[in-house]
This record gives sequence, C-alpha cells and structure tokens, in this order.
Amino acid sequence: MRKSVKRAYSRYTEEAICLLANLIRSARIEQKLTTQEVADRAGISRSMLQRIEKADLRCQVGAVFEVATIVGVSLFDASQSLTTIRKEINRSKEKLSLLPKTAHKAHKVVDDDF
Amino acid sequence: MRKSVKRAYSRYTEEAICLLANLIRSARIEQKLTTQEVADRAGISRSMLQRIEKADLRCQVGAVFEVATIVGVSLFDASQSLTTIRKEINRSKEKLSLLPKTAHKAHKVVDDDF
DNA sequence: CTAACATGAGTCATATATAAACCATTTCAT
DNA sequence: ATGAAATGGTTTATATATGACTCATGTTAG
Repeated sequence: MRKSVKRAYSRYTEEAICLLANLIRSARIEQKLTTQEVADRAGISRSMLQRIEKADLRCQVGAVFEVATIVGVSLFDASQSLTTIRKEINRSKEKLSLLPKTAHKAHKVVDDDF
Repeated sequence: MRKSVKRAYSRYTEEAICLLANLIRSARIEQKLTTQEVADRAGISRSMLQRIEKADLRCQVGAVFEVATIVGVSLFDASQSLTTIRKEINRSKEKLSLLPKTAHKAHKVVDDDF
C-alpha cells in the first residue's frame, strides 16, 4: 500500500530549485536555444522542460541535471569538469570508507525511573 | 500516447549525481543519523532514501534536494543560506528580464546552392 | 505590420516511481 | 560473543509523473 502523499518541502529546497530553474532558463535563452531543441537534446519532452524551468519539484533529478549540463549550468561547487568531479567522487569514497558503515544511535541509558 | 522510455544520461550527469549521493551518505553517517530518521524528516520512505544514496537518477529532484538540505550538503556555490540564495534568485530574475522572451532561431540564409 | 514561430497551459492514457512490508545479512555496542 | 539495530534487496499495489496533442497567446524577425 501507499500512503497518499502531499509532500512538504522546506523553503530552502524550494528556493534552491527555483534558482536552478532560473539559471537554466537564462542560459537557454542566452544561447538562443528553443525549448524544443533543448528537450530533444536531453531526450525529454517539451512539457517536461517547461516543468523544469517552472521549478517543478517532482521532476526526475536526472532530467534536471541533464538539462542543466546541456545549457551549461554547473551543479556543485567545484564540479565544473568531468575530471574534477571524478576527483571529488574518489575523495568522497575514501572518506566514506573511513566512516562506520551504519549509524547506530547512542543508547539512551534510562535513568528516568523515579 | 507515450513513447516507452529508456532514457540516456550524459556521463557528466551521472557522475554529478553520484557525487551528490556520496556526499549525502557521508554527511548522514557522520551525523549518526539512520536512514529511517532522515527519511522521516524528509517525508519520504526509507526505500526512497536508499535509492537516493545509490544515485538513482529517477528520483524526484525535490526529494533529493530535501535530503541534501537535511544532512547539510550545500547545493550551490555561495548558496549556503536562504538569504544568499534569495539574492541570487533576484539577480537571475533581473537578468532574465533583460533577455528576449523567446529564443528565435537565426534564419539560415541559404546560399549553399551551387 | 505581419507572418512564422516560440511559448504557455491544459488534457489524457499509460509507463513508472513510490511507500509499505518483509526477510536476510551486516554492523556495532556492550 | 551476542543480541539489538541498521541496512540491502526484494515484491506489490497504487498514486503519480510523463509524453503526446491541441489550442491560445506572445514574441520576434524581416
């Protein structure tokens, strides 16, 4: 079964995606690309691109990133190129390997019995 | 009708999301948060969080960003805070207002007829 | 000015993502 | 060591996102 979902997003998430949407649209127009063209290149429908540029939170993250990449909007801090992003991935893997595998909660020592 | 879709993503997109996933997982474990906890806070299921941490490109962008926000992975360069991100949104709006509204293709003047 | 084109917005059928539940395995605290 | 807890990997029913159309409006090049 599936609980009927009316998801609530934090203000920060909403605005982050709004910014991303605006950046995408700007970049697209600056490069004189039509919605149809970008959609084709990204392998999505024009309606989908419309939703992305309207900051629809429900779009697939892959589609959004793909479009961003196509119009040249960089996604993370230092990840401008494939090379740098790969380095960062490796760093993150190293880091992950040093961390514990699971996140056990600190046991509440119960002394609230009086 | 709907064409059955086997979407292809660029290498860059894949790796960008892979990096994001790794950063999220690292951050979660560092903070000793279980998958269940983070899922609850984000208002998603544990299975969803698992896919996010496995860099599944088909997750909703809103869910991914929400999780990133919760564990403290920043999405843009300088947009650590709501205030800075809002400034950037405004800047992007200004910029957008100066651009043409539609992206007309430059007419190919055909002189390739000899 | 105006025709061609880009975009916005809505509908609909259906492919697909999602939440829930379950079990097996791994990991960690004690 | 051992048990409690966390995680991985399924499966399934259903809500939902998506692509394809269509029409209306806006915009721009010429």
